[in-house]
Amino acid sequence: MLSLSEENHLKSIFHLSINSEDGVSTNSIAKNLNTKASSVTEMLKKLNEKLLIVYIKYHGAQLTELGRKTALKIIRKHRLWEVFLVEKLDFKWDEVHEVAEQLEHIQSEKLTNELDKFLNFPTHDPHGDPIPNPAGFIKIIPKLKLSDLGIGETGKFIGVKDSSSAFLKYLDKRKISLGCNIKVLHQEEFDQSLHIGLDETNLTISIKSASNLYITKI
Amino acid sequence: MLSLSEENHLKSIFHLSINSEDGVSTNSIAKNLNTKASSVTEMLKKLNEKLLIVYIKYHGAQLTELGRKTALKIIRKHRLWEVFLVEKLDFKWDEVHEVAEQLEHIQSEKLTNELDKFLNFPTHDPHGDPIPNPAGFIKIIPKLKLSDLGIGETGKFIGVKDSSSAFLKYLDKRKISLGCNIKVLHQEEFDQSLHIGLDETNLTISIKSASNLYITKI
DNA sequence: ATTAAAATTTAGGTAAGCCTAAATTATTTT
DNA sequence: AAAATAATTTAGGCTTACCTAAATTTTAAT
Repeated sequence: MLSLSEENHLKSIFHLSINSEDGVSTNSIAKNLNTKASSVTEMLKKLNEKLLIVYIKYHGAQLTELGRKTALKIIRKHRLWEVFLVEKLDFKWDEVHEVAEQLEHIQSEKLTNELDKFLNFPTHDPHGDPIPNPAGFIKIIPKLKLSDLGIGETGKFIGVKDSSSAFLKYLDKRKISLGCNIKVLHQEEFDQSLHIGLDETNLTISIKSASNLYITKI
Repeated sequence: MLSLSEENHLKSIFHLSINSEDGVSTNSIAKNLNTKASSVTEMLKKLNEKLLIVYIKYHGAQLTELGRKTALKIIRKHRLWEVFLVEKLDFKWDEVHEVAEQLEHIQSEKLTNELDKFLNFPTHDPHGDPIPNPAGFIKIIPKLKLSDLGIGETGKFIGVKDSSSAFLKYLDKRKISLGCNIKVLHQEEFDQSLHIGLDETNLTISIKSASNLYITKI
């Protein structure tokens, strides 16, 4: 059984691994977890002992297969709880994270799997991230952004990259909500902003916003 | 914000207070929490500092009004989660406790209140214990046992006193389930065992079992 | 009312997880 | 390639929440 801190470090390493081929640096983990580098070093030694990561002094950490599975099981719980909060308890996107951070540490396989069943085996969380299966398996599909679509193409809005509360509120105001279909109608030459069609309405969004929206092609 | 250990001590003192007019003893708390008396002493000092209990050396602890409310808010969460586990996730009576012990420490008023709403504001948990309101208010009604009923009276089964897994399984086997109506038909002279009517069937249970069943008169 | 027994507290120690400051190693600059 | 800078680790402390063993206080027994 892992401690809360151990679990958080594993999760952090997992997330930071996505954008880096080799080891995750001590500093980046410290920044991510709002702690100090020296504390992270200690933890890396311990996780290395437990065969969850490979840690080489001065050269960062990499998850072992065991560590990866373990991280993904925690992430599975996090994402299932997010679905629960949004779908069953009327939480908004920008309210779920803090609570899910707590709920993800509850230890009970039965709970997790029953929750999964209760939610009807969702495949994605409210931010569009895929939910690992009970064994910690996940198919990582590089996410398409709205800004990757060509003129005339349509995408289904499945998640956001920057999930800052400000951005989520921006989406709410514009009635851009998870699951809706967005068609790229036209792109402005001078600032790359996109004219998009959404249900019955058309609107314009900046290229910056467009590259914050994850979609799947339709 | 209280630590997990502080919360557990408060809860323990609350539960132990029910059967004792004056202070709760250090030893009883230690036994209840599976820890040592010396550890409890330390904690009592701290909770006293925080105005959650009144602790007098060598004379045990009593909850203050603040401590009582705090304990009841934790108990509220525990019981709501139990309802959730049984009603929504198909947990059995004897499976909920361990998980609810973890879930009760999640900090989010919004979560608790939304869960309450989602469950349709239940008044009792699956063991028949009342659920405190958001402010930590509870009406304590001394529980009636089946063995308290007279011949010919009927009660609605709302909970168990000893919730050991063995007893819960005993009930399952006999199809005595929460919410069912039980009529006392006759009492044997020689061993006080009760003949009871339950739906369409009659059966006999020992006086010991009968005094383990909480009911409300109908 | 002593004494014996039980309960409780104090003293001193341990492990986890954090910290700061100093030392060491890696990386970048010149 | 040496020097300067940045990243990382080590050393040494702190707090929380445990523990055991010894000392103290309360309670029960004689």
